[in-house]
Amino acid sequence: MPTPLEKARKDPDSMKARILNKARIIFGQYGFHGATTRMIAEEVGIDISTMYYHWGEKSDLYEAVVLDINEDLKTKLLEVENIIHGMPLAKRIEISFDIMIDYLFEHSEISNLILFRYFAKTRDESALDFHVPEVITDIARSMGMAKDRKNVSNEVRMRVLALMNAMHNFVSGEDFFRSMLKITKEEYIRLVKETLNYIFLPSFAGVRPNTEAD
Amino acid sequence: MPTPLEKARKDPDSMKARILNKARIIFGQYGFHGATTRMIAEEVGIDISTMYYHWGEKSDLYEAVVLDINEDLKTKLLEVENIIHGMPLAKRIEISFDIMIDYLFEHSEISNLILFRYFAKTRDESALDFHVPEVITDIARSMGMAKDRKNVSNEVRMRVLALMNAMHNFVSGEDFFRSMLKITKEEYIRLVKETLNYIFLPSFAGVRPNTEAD
DNA sequence: TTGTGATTCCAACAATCGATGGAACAATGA
DNA sequence: TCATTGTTCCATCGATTGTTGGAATCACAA
Repeated sequence: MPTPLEKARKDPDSMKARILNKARIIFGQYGFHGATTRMIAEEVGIDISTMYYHWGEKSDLYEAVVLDINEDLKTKLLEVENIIHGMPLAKRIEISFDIMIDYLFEHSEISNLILFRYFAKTRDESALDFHVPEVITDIARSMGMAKDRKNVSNEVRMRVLALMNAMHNFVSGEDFFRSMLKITKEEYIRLVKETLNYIFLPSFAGVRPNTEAD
Repeated sequence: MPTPLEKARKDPDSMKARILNKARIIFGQYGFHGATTRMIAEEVGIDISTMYYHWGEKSDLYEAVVLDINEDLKTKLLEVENIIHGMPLAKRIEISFDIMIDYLFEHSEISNLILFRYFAKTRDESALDFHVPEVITDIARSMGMAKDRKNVSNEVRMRVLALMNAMHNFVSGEDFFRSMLKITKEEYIRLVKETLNYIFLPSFAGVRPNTEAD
């Protein structure tokens, strides 16, 4: 028998899915404590009790959201891996940034939620199970930093974490950073990609990128 | 006449300062909505109304906390700048990481609070004034990426942001990342510094660092 | 000592939070 | 047709939130 999350992912028009999708955004913007059940229900256009009927407690809904975005992210990473397969390392990194940044900007709640889980505590200390390590090691292998999934050193894990975090930071901090730089969204996205290449290509691929700033 | 914040910073033993210092930690750990006035008061060991007597509304206290950590950070950056003055670029970066990472780990609420302000929204959309850009341009100049404070391109600003964020990420995400890598705090701090050097020395200073991982 | 202002705590307030019981409604098949 | 099951909403609950009034206490000058 399928879990509520599986049912929601299978039928995107169902009420379960509609609630889940709005919950992703609200939880992503305000965090677990900042988001209220009434905010989510109002966003969907339903009564709160309808939400409880489908997803139970607030923390259960939150957990479903976390699992949901993790599933999305894993799928997307697999898609990227297939695209860049066989390319030289520098090109692999460059293309990965290009695709992933576009994707994350279209689903910024993913970056928001991941950063929240990394950095924020929840009042009742529960539910801190991860699902992250696998993704990290997958990326390490895909980037040619490790032979297989098992033999990934902590040094390499840290570098991949830094890379992923850098992407999420720029996506999630868009409002803050853009109002600081006073530029359009398109220009900002271009700048994010250029910055990521500037920083990570030399260290990860030994390549100095050609930027317009130099 | 001095502001409440100035009074608190002048006398670290005063009740105002004691409340402020605990508020930094609680707000940093749980965010604005996650932290409650009762949590902070209990941490100080006083009644909530005493807190209101000294700092007024919750949002006022939060604002004082933000200004407070910004002042600390600015002071520390100035201190670092004096130390690294005159050194070659690669050495400047390396020493800056070493000092700043040690400092931030001792005051992790600074990293926590900065990240919260970058990435989280607050329910009542008020009080979002910054005080960050100055710090960014100061670092850019100190790192030799800009001639003076005025002529800092957006490209350079973004790179400095990436650098600062990377530091804050590793400090603020310690619990999460360390339980993933299963290492001690000392080993983690060492790994953070090594990773930062590995990533930023090649792109910022054109230098490939000698790491034990290669 | 007395008086005055600053400080601290107790008690309570209104508003909002997460959560639920139960009535109303809809869909389906017997 | 009716009974059953699934779904949605209204009304409300108790707990927790931010906040405040007022009494008690303290520090200290007169």
